[in-house]
Amino acid sequence: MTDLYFYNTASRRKEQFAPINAACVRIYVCGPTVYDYAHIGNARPVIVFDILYRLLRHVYGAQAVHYVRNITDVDDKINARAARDYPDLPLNQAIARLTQKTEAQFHADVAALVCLPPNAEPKATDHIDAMKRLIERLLAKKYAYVAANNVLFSVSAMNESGRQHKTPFYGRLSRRPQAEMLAGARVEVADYKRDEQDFVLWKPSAAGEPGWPSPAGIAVLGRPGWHIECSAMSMVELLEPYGGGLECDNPQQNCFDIHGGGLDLIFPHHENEIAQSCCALGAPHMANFWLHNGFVQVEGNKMSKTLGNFITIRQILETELPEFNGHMAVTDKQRWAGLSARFAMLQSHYRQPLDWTQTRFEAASAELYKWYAALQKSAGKYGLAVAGDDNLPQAASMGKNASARFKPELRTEALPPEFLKILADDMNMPQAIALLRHYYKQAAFKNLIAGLAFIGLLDIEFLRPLHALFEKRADISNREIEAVIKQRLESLEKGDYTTADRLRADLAQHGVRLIDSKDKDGRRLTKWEIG
RNA sequence: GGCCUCAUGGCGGAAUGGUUACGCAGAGGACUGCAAAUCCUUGUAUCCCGGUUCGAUUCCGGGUGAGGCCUCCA
Repeated sequence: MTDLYFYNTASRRKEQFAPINAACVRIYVCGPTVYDYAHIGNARPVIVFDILYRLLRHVYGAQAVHYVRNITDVDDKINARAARDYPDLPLNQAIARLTQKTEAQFHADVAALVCLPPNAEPKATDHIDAMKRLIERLLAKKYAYVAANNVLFSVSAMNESGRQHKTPFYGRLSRRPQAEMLAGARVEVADYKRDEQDFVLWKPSAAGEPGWPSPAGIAVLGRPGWHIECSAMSMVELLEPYGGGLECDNPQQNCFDIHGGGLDLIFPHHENEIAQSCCALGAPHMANFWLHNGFVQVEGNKMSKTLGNFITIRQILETELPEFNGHMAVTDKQRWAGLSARFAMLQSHYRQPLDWTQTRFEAASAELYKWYAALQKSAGKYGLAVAGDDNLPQAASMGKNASARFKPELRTEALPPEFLKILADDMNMPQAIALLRHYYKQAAFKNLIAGLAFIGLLDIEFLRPLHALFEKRADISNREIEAVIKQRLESLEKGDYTTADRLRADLAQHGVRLIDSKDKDGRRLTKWEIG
């Protein structure tokens, strides 16, 4: 079994990974709040943790990994957007319309980025009961209190308990000393809070806002605070099915393996999740490993509403990449853009900041195209490989979509151990890509194919021979092309370069590019391709 | 104000207590009737100042610069 090492935010160092139970490796990643198109900042964790998912599946087996990514569909931003976009609908209907639409768009976007669907995608609105169960337990254990129809988490109660019983203190993950940071912070502290650090578990809903019967005997309808959602959904998806949960009296069982998300979630979101989960469940840890991806910038600037420089995944998929202007025989441009964007994203280590630029995007596309062109030429010889994971969705679609002329031989190719070792070391994707470049250079196509398949960058649609692709959409048949080439060769024999060049130009009009070379006897050999 | 990251050539981006991978761009070349494509070769870099060390880009301290969080955020 391959040893895996990950940088653990909880300890601020790289640690060897050991699952609690190798038969069910459990991951939770904070997913999107569905109120608008996902942007490239949202795309990064999805891609990064998709790589982690694939890696874990490879090491522990596809059936042994349980990856949960939630969808937050209760949120004040959602309410505001819904009211704006659907002013004529009752708010609850408007919200449903908005979240359904946004969720479908999100799924289409991340699928285009070749991300595998998680094992479960729980929605906040489906887990209100679990949130209320957690809240009631926190109240019962005096970790929470009711004030002005809110339920608030008491940080001081958590810390008091920590002093007495050696249970976790607040601030352990983010390493924030308690008092100091409040001095300069721009927080307006609600007067009903006992302590300025306390945060909301449940808040009352105004008339027309989405609301559910409140816990703790609060008479008005209410809705959950943001942080409690993830505590509840991770409990339902990753603890209760495995013998943990509120009724479990073995605190050790109330812990899962990996919790992921963006760097900005460390505080307060993940800190508060830990507070809620550990206090309610009596667990020393919520998750053993905390992994956080770095931020995305755009052309050197932070993405912000004021700069108006948010780039959505949608926009990226609709980008006209230069390769299409004559060199790329691709029928599905969005599919290619998605692959290229994924590749561009993976060029940086997941913990490093990433500056998204058009240059980076185009360079990634060009390099990927170069590899594909090489693989196309040798595809018949090597067939295709899907490394170590027959359950990948692509594997199924490959066979179905393969053209009649090019029948890929789907065989499981061993992933080069050196490639796996690099990824096993805190997912060092830039170095792994450097190794793929080495494979390309050495014409080690089996390894290149295996590596690309592993990181989700092998797409059979683009590996079918160019001739086969062309036939389907050409306004000139292969036979006609071959005839013109023959004519041109005859002209060249006679030294009639004028005619030869005209014939070449004629074919170029049809999008056919000629490539001259020589055979082993030194005679001119002309091949053609689209472009 | 507090806390946390990061700093490598023109750009992107690894690694390392001892000649700084790799990709793109640039330069030169091979091939070619000319192209196209391909291949080969190649220049250029570890923010500054101290310390530890035979030796620091790497470890430690300080400085400078950039970014993030403390308010919704991926």
